[in-house]
Amino acid sequence: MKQQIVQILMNVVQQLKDQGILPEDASPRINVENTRDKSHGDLATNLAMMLTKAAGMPPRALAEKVVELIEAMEDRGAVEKVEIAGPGFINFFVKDDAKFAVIEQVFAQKEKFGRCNVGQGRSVLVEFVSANPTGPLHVGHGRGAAYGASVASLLEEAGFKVDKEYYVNDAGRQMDILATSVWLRYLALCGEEFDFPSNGYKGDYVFEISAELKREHGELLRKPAFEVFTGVCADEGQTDGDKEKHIDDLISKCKNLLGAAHYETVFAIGLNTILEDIKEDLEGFNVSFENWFSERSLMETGVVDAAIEKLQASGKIYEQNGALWFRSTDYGDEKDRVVVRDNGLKTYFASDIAYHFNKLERGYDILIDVWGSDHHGYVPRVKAAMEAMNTNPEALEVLLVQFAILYRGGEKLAMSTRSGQFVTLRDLRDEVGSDAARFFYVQRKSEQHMDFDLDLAKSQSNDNPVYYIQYAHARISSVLEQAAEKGMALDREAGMASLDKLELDQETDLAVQLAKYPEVIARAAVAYEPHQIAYYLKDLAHGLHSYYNACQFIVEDDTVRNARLTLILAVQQVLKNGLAILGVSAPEKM
RNA sequence: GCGCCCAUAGCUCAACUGGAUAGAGCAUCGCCCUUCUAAGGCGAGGGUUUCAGGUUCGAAUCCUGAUGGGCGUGCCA
Repeated sequence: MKQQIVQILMNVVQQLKDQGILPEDASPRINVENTRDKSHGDLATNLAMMLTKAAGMPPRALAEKVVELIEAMEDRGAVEKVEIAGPGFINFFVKDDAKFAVIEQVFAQKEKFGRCNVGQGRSVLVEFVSANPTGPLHVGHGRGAAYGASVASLLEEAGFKVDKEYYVNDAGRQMDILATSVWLRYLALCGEEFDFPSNGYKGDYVFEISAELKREHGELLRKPAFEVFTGVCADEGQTDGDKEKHIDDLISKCKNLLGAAHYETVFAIGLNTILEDIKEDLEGFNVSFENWFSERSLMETGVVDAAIEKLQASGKIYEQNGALWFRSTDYGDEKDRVVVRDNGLKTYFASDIAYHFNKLERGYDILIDVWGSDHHGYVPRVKAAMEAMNTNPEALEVLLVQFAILYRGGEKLAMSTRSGQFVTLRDLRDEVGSDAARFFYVQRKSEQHMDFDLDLAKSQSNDNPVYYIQYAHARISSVLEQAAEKGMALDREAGMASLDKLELDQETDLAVQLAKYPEVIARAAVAYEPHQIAYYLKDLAHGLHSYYNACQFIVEDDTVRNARLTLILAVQQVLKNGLAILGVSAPEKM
């Protein structure tokens, strides 16, 4: 419908040029928008105001000329009436039967209604969550998970070919700290006595992994505590203590005393147990991934070395103080960055360069990374590396998600995986349910700081707008079911034939609302803003509830009844489609 | 210090990316269930869009500055 009006206006612009009112080289962007206020008609354009300079005419005078030309047209399609208003808006009133035409589209396309092709089949890799597998996901990760998954669905609806990926940081010091923590807890279970390192992982899940380790291997991996701790730097709080040095020494001891094979056993049980837990957790959150990409695999297959060589070939690598530096300042970064440390170890940044290069080599047109906003300083250097390797940095889109600031009873909550003080995503799901949590997270636009009051989320889960939307869906099911029970089951064909019986304001409102859905998808997708879907669905649900209260659907008159039931069935379809994008279920009963 | 992000009703957030009278939900106050699910509907009150300038037909939105908050500023991952 919007497209039709754009066509009409393009036609008008051409005529204005022909008449010499507009210069030949004028090529205005034709802007047709939905009106906010019904007295302004259904659609409006600001064309006259945009062209006021080019035409050298005041906006209202130009608008009158435009309206004149439109009214002179033979075929005005769905346009019933055109009006000029305000400073020079041209308002279009659309014929009712044209408004209800959308219902047929909904049934024709079913779950595909709303899809568009702005993506044109381009392939996208959406990487998100990617939390270190050193502990369970906490509620902070939940926002990234809900947002990333919804963005991915949204892009798919918009005609992109989408894969979702979780980058598993299974290499590096944090994982060694985890392995060492598991082993130390295991030693304690075996009866060894010592103080647990202040910098170790202290969560309960570490005990559980250690217990499993003991069940599987008995005392095979046991070493005396005095042997483990001799020669180890003192911990924080002790004289000359240094918690970083303390844990690093313990890692070395752990590796030496166990030997490579046994260390790998401990390492693997920690990694695998936690990764399995994360997978299961995300599944329960209705979030799935095509790939779980291992950082170690990058190292082992030499991709990191290859990437460093590629940078070297670009001449942007230099050596200083025994380390290899990447000259990212040449690409606008604040300072140069180390890729290989003086001790020969590659930095995390090095594997990240390799990882992004690898993503492009796999043939993706667009890379989307969903990161916590605390990593924003990281963006310029990754883009710099991509540019240095002759890949287009524009191909990478980093979406930053602001931290959820957690409160419990008005108190701000500090969270740290290391200390074991955090609320897990699983706890949240258990208490408020996956649907409510998914919706809650994605309701806010991602760059908004979000206050997350846990008590509120739990105690008032009934106030979560997700139920409002689901209720609308269930209500429709219920009405249709009762109509059938009364022997007045919906006859959709008859309904389609009698849509002219729909005369209430609520009915046209709903139809107009349905017609907006594909636009909302397209707009939300290119902006990476799933919250727009959430707001749209709230509006649509409101339209339905309002309609429900305004009249009876199951009435004696066949034509009216079938028309009304047909309309709400279409609404139900769109509610379902929208909820699916947000990863929320659409229940038949509540 | 420098860089990025944010600031809208009492609270939590929208505002179709520069459009018309800035909208929802909570919370407050009125109504509406012998009628298809009241997890609902209808209505009222509540605003100098943090502040000061600027850009233009037109600004919550863009620019400059100020104030307040978050984050970053490792040869950590």
